[in-house]
Amino acid sequence: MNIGEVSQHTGLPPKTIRYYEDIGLVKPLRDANGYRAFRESEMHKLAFLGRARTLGFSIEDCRNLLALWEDKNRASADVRAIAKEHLAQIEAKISGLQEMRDTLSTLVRDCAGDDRPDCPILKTLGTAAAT
Amino acid sequence: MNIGEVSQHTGLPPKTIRYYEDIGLVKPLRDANGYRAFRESEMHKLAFLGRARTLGFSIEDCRNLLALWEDKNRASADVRAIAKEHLAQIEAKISGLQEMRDTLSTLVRDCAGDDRPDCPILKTLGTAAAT
DNA sequence: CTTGACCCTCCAGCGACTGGAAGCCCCATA
DNA sequence: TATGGGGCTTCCAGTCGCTGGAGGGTCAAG
Repeated sequence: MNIGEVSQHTGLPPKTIRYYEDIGLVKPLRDANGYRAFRESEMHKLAFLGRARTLGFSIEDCRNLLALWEDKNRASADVRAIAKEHLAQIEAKISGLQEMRDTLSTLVRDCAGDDRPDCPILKTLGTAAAT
Repeated sequence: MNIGEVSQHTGLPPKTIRYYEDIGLVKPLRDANGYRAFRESEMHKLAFLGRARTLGFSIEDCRNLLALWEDKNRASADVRAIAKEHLAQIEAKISGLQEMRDTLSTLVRDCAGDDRPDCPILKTLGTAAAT
């Protein structure tokens, strides 16, 4: 399978697939002409990576998850630990963003948004703690 | 005012302040010895930047907001437009993360997390669309 | 034989810093 | 006057996960 086909099946751009090879996540064979030749197993790995990435796992997490995936004797606890840690980070990120959103939406609501220069958004940024 | 003092007042690390000078957000004077000499106005700008950044505005947004802040004749509509756009992006980011969180927390919940290799997290990543 | 779609490598850049090296400068203390 | 410690300077490189582009080889169809 050439990179294009793999790209279509996995939804990952060719550039990304090449990058994943660069950093050692997949190791496709090569045809005589130098083209990458992906086996089924390679493609499944890439699909796995794609899904793990959509769930926001870092590349290093992905590398570990992939290793666990390949290891038929792994303990599910190991996987769960990674996922839990990641979940906690996502939750932290969400609440940070929610704080931003709350402050911002108050400011946007209170701003007339007309031709006059008076603006609570700038006023807040200029003087108060924007929390 | 030296960079250290400004750093203390604004909460921004010296490195960041130097970086902001590099990209033209502030233009401190220089003492004879080469040290940066910040005026009050510079420090206020930096404080403004710090607050705008905590609200998640990009550097380019900050540059624009700063210009509007300095322009006493600006229309509040211009500021509001930037903030609204940013707010929309934050909301998009939040809902993306919430989707991740929902999927992940289901998976984490369903995973025994013991010594056995059976793991719904890996099962999902390996086969299904992780949505 | 040419066209156009593929594929290859290598280098650079994104955003917003951050770390570290190498080297001044300034002040206090011995 | 020497020394030590902190603060300041510049410059370069690295972070993360790609992405764009240049410059070129390969392949199948018409």
